[in-house]
Amino acid sequence: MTYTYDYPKPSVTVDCVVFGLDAEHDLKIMLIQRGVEPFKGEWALPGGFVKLDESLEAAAFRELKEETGVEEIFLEQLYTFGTPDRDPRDRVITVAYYALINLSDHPIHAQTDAEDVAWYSIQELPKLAFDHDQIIAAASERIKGKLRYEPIGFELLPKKFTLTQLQKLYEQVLGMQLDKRNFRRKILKMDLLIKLDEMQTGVAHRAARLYSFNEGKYQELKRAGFNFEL
Amino acid sequence: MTYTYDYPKPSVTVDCVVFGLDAEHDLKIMLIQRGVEPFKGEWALPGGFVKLDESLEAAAFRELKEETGVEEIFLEQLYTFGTPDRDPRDRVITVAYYALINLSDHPIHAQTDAEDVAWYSIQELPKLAFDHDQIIAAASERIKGKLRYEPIGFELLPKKFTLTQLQKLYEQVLGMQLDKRNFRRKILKMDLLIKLDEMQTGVAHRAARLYSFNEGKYQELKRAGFNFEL
DNA sequence: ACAAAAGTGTTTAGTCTACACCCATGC
DNA sequence: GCATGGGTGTAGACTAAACACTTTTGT
Repeated sequence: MTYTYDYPKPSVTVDCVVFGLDAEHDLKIMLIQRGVEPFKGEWALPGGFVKLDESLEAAAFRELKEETGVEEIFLEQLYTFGTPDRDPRDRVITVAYYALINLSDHPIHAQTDAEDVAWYSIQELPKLAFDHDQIIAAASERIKGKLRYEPIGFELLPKKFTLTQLQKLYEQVLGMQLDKRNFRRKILKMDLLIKLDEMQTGVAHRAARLYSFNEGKYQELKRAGFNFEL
Repeated sequence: MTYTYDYPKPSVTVDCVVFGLDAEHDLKIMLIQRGVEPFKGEWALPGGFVKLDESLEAAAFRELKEETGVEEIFLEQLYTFGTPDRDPRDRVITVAYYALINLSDHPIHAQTDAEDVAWYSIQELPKLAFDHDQIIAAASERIKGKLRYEPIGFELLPKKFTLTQLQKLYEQVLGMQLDKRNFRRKILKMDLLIKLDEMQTGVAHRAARLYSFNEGKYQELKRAGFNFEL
């Protein structure tokens, strides 16, 4: 007995809130200008319909790659939005994901002529299609809460970074100033950073030491019951 | 121009992981025995198809009421499960919710003859339909993580409770022993409990003082930047 | 030599942890 | 009177917060 359920079905899409840090340590979100109706010409999150034979996460990765060329980035499910009237034409449920990317390693560009890709500061978002403003608000809350308890901030930085870059990132996302000495002492005491034999170059002042995140050691400590907290 | 999107569509369901504390301070999950195919006769989470004109949360509340008679309980979205083969017959995406309930205030009973409702301890679950074991695992993780940082534990207790009941709940969910004096000092210092002029009755030892949770004050403190943490 | 950011310790207040005994009640 | 859980304080270890100057480098 194989049949398909005969209930009327909603459409299901995935949408991605992609965060990136620009050169001035500003947290930005990637938006695309829609080339098709509805909301043609307005800004929206990258996303699209889930195919019947792909997982939700696979759909999110696929859409990101198709629309922005981005691959191999940190991606996690955020929340599922399903108010009946969130799409003007049809019942559409969207499973939202959020992604973290470091801009220096991932150049972004529109993949189709009909769409444009741009980075917008969270404080200065344009008018958005659908309920994408709500999705972005939820994603901002999530990243803010998560940054304290999981080492996800490193996803936003280049592989080699300075302690000041890391601190600026935390200050930016958490929206508060942090004490330099206390911040350094705390993060270094966790012993999750690898002190590299390499310095910053091309700066007009004393060059800072570069560090990288020890992902393997973190996984090991986590299994042993360690909790990252900053 | 009104048309509906013409992609092939998955089915969308909601499933609910309902947690309750029994009289022995054991954390249990409510399961129903399926009366229909697929997995007829096996145990599963209460849930069902989302109607086209209702929100996801409304669907979860409706299914809970229809299948178990439960109303007005704490309910929050958990995660959306969408592996292509999680339902043997059709592509079904399920938006999972978790709920917290206090058993003394909410008697539970099957609403249809074809289905049976029962409470199972998390440690002794029966074989489950679909991927409901994974959904339950995710819900257990969530509640464990959330209990520390949000006052959701009170949803599992009667409105009036003793400090020992509260402590036992935390010990049960977190899976660790807590020190009685430290626990009491910490929770009382937050000043979120109302000390009632009422004592426990019907116990064969010194009666404990009853307390209730001050929800209004919590909301107020939260707005002012206070973070619950235990 | 100066501008700009890197790097580095100490003191103080507050919080967390471990720990043991008397109290009230019902049987 | 005894069994059962209720209720209470303190000392020592640790953690968090506040705070300012010297060093290095490029221009």
